Amino acid sequence: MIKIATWNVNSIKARLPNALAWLKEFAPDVVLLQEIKTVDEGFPRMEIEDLGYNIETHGQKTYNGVAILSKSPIEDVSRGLPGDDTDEQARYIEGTAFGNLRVASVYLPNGNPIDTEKFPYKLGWMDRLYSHVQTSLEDEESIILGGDYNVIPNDDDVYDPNAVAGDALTQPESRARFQAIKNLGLTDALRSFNHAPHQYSYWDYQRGAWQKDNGLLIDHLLLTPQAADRLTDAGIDKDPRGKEKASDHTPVWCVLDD
DNA sequence: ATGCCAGGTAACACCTGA
Repeated sequence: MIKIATWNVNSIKARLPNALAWLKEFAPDVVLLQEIKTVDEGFPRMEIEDLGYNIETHGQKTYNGVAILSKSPIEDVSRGLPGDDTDEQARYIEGTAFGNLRVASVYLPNGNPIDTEKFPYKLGWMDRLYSHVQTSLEDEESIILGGDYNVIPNDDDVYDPNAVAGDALTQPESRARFQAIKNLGLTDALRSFNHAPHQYSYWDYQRGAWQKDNGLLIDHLLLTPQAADRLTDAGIDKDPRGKEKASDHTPVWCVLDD
């Protein structure tokens, strides 16, 4: 049994006490982190290695940054999404864990405001992710692409669709690309077990969003057919969001057979 | 229409986030 989780920590340094407590309690085997907000040298390696994790990072100063933690060695690590050598933003890392499980940590661009260059950057990034998934599927491996996709797939994945109507997270162009990636043959782990509306992975720090359960579902675990065949459970661990000094995101997890 | 929080950086204000 392998427990895999994705978590946008909103700075690994600011989140270190919370992250260490969660790693001890939840005991995931593999963790895909986003928004570590540090260069590789600044990642608090020792504290997390002391809990039995191997670590691979793709960091950046101030913004973005992704990482993989695994209780197994991490092999064949690749940093950055193929297709644009000029892209400086650290939003993608993949590697192999437990010998036969390929995992990727994805921090898809937010894209707001939609009338700026940020939105076409998001859409272009999604097109590159589509191409990379298309290529990766040819290998017929177990692959999990987990992360903050910055896409609200459906209107019942948000507390109030009207509140996010003009948002890059809900635009038809964003949703169509997310659906197209899934249509390549990927399975949404959470939705294999939970079809209820209003299941959230993110609550804004502002306006009492957590207390009012005004959330969004934007963190997703997508599995290739070979990984989906091994899938036995999935869910959202809301506990970390309720702690002091919480990230605005909470972990989404799934379990695979060995 | 804007700021409301939070984090980082650098400076005691501004940018980004979703």
